[in-house]
Amino acid sequence: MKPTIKNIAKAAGVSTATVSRALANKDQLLRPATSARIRKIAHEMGYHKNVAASQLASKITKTIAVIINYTQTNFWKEIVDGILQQAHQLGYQVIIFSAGENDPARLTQTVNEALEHQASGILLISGKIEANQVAILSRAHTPYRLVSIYDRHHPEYRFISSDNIAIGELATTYLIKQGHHKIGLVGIDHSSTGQQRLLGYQKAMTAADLTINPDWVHYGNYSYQSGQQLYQQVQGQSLTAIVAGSDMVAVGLIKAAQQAGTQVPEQLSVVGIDGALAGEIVSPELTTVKQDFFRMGTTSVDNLLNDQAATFIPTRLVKRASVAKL
Amino acid sequence: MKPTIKNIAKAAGVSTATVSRALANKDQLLRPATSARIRKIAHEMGYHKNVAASQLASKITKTIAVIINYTQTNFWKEIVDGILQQAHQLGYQVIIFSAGENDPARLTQTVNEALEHQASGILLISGKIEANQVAILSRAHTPYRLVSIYDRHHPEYRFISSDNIAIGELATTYLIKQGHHKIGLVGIDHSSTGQQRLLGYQKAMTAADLTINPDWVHYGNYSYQSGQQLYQQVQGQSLTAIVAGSDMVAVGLIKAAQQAGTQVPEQLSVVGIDGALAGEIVSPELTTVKQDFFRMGTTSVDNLLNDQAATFIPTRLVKRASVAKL
DNA sequence: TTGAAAGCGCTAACAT
DNA sequence: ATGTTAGCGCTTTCAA
Repeated sequence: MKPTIKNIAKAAGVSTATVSRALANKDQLLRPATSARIRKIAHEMGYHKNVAASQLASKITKTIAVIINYTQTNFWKEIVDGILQQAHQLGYQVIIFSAGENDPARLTQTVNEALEHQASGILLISGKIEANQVAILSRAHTPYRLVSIYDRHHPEYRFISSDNIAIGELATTYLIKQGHHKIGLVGIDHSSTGQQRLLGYQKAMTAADLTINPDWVHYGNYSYQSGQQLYQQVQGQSLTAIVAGSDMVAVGLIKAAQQAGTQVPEQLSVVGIDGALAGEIVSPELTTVKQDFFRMGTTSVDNLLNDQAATFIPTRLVKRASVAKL
Repeated sequence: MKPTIKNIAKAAGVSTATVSRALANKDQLLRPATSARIRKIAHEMGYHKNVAASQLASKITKTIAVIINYTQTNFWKEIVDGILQQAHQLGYQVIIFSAGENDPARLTQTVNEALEHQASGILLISGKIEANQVAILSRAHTPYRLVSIYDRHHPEYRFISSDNIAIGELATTYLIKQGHHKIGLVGIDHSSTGQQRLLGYQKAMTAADLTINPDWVHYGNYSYQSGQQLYQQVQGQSLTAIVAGSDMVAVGLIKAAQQAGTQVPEQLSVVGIDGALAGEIVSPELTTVKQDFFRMGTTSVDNLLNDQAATFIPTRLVKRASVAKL
């Protein structure tokens, strides 16, 4: 049998309450000598606290539950990394639930599982979420944050996300300032993320009095493959610059362009943007991407625990200069 | 107040025992009608089981604790990925503890924390471990596995690791068969991992009746940077081939060689090997590395839960052909 | 098929 | 400074 505080109490000739105090380092409540003696005995007996019992009695669980809804791109690892680091710093444990890949029913089930653990808060890393899933979360009165999701149709959701409108605008403005007029937007999808980047793109173009040809917007899924494939469609359009929906799309575009014999840096400017759905680390030069996700992770924990308002993470541009090094 | 089985019992006009049974789906123990009615009420009341209470009462925790001892290279993410997937499949939860970077005191503390959670088993992902830490684990009678550690001085440790001797031998033999005689070994370190790869290298060279010049062995830390730096020392040695201590070292060597104007594929053959300390994903062509770690993750869970003997994961060579594409 | 009751190991008043 | 005691919410014999 594993030793319990009861065993230790008997061995030390004190009550369980005293043992509990000693092991919790409540030194102002008991004589240092007693405390030290008890801890020594506990150590000798190979005692380990039973967290379940402790949690049940105290109603405090210093743990954060993280739900991962897998996506094609593996950006979640960087976020989890950030969460782990900060959680530890704050003295919290992290319990991770995997919700499979884009499986609503399973995500719902996973949300329930997370709730059963009475965590101090829940972080849901996902690309999508359904209303009923959020409803379960908010009904349970457990603080939660949707990491990397922002749905403008549901301003009441608690979220942490990249500011995708700003990202799109920033990238486009960057190219406009370089003197470009015919700028494409390649590789975004129809999710909020993509639509907001599109919005930012449109905003920048309009602000500069440039006309937008709807054909310049090419849909994909933020992947390297998307970039490679979409280059064919871009090729005939006499664009001089492209805002790539993600850093991976940018790399895909450039590789395809190189294979087609186009000298990218001279004939076509490509700016890749990172954000919620980009994240494969492609080369040592692109590690900035990693840092942004890391920051998203740490920000999430802070925001969750302090119950602040919704947060947008500013996100960096991945400049053509870097990408072209590949 | 969050609803408890007591509340549900009252609402349903039954005892808490019945509610417990209904919610645990022990349908052979009660009338389906009762069971369904109780579950409906529980759902309406927004009930979520309290895992702590459940664990305490049943003494069963379907969770696996994973301790991450950070290293420079981020291979642990792939392992954790594998663990998450298989754990979920087996109905286990995963709780993750971060033990900082190469901090023995903190690792010891983290091991104790993991033990407090009464997990079904503990997976320790680390490059190093100290005897007293293993002692704590084995004394606690909680099944554990040291993932990616193999220390031949401690055959009693429970571990899962790459077979580093085989890896070194495999890579070297591969080059010998290509007709090379002057083969270097670059970028390994002084840990067991490195020494075993060296052993494999020596084994292969000896078996082929080739002399080994001790100067041909260059120490580093498996990183891209190591490869870049060590190229200088390799340059003057008139080697025709190199076994790189990791895939990253191989890439570093090749990049340095290119910068120095050497045509690698023609003048110098480089074989990179992956394993416990390699793991940055460098390009889409190198994703095999990822799969190996993934496999290490899933194997760990299986091995832990079924308490099998120590396991070696066979590890693939990363061929020069792939690496040279970069 | 259901209920009563004991107790898992710990914490936290309250009492001394 | 330490002990007594009543739970925390659930599971699980044992009875009915």
